[in-house]
Amino acid sequence: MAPDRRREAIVAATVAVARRKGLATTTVRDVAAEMGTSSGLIHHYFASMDDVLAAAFEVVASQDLELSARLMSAAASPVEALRIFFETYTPADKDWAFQLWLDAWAEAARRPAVQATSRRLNLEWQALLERTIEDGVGAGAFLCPDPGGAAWRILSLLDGLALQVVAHGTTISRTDVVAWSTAAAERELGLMAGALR
Amino acid sequence: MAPDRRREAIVAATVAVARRKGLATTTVRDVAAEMGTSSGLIHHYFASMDDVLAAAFEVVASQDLELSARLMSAAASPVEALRIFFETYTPADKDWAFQLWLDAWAEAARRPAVQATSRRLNLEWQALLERTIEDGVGAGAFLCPDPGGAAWRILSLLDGLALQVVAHGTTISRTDVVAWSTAAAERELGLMAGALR
DNA sequence: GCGGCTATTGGACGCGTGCGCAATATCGTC
DNA sequence: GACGATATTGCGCACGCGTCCAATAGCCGC
Repeated sequence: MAPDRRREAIVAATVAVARRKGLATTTVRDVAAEMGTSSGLIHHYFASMDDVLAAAFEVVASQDLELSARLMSAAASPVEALRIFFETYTPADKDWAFQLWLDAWAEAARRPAVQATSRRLNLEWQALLERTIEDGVGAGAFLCPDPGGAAWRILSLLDGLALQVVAHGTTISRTDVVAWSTAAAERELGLMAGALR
Repeated sequence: MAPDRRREAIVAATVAVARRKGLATTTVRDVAAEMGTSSGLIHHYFASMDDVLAAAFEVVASQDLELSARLMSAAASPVEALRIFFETYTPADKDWAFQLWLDAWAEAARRPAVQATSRRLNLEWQALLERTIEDGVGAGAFLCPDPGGAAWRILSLLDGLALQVVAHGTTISRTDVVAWSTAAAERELGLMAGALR
């Protein structure tokens, strides 16, 4: 198999395993078994397991980011773009992609490559949201003195709420997450209550 | 050694190791070595490693909770109590206690006892904050139609921002966390901008 | 001093871990 | 059809893991 294709196949297999087991417990042998090949092959293409996991996380997380960005850029208005943001970002119960984020944040302390990838993608999410807010302010739809800070607040609120849903299951519901985070965003951007529902 | 004391010693040793290595990578043998005893002893007192880790996390997290609760109950006003809340909750760089929370949230999917403990303590934090907000509304200091939801929003925002500091280090600073979360809380509770600084 | 109870030891058991390397299979090129 | 390059194998190495258990040590009431 061509080197580029093989690399992609390894990453794809890693994603498949991580989807089932989580990032933290995915091993070299799991990935090899998933592809039906040997474990040595993985080390022929990647210097360490850290790099493999980082590449797999990168694929999943950047796919979600691009999907949201694409849908948001096609929105008719900044308010509509924000609505799409909340709809696509909020995870369901047992959301495997968000569980990957939880694993990545925790593993960041132990795996340098995972930390770098996680940090970079978090920054990209924040930048996407910041641009959307700035567009809205420019168009007169939002009132916000600090788009950068507001983006961090909205994103972090969403992360914090989503974390409760995914890690603890029953504490709060997906409905609460959407209602509560949109309510905070409306206050943050000077919108009428319910403008984002 | 008396059974009760031994149990406490095991938990204390687990905390000491987890402080260094994180929850996720703390092993039976680490704990035994920390106490200078054998690994078999740990299983004489705990049914599984899951239980040991949950007990250790419980000690650390509930200590922080009790400290905050004590300081807040001694506050002169609801505003002052809230100020103390933000001051004590916001983690520093490389905050080992908050790294334990990150580990617990991620490990929750794999370790039932850890999940139960993490969920319970998260709920207690939310309840503490909700009571504080209700007190403030009763005293006429806050304006808030939904203290329960507001408590979840403030807590989750803080978790989400703190997560960036601890997991990624350089994306945002502790100063930003305090400034941004107090700004959101002021909006949330009908306070003047800067009332919580 | 003795018997019994239990805290504690130390290691076995069966896995699983990342990593590295010699041997082999499978190509495209001449 | 032979050659050389390289993708791929299969296994070894040196650990580390949670769990369990027979054997021992040390203390208590008698």
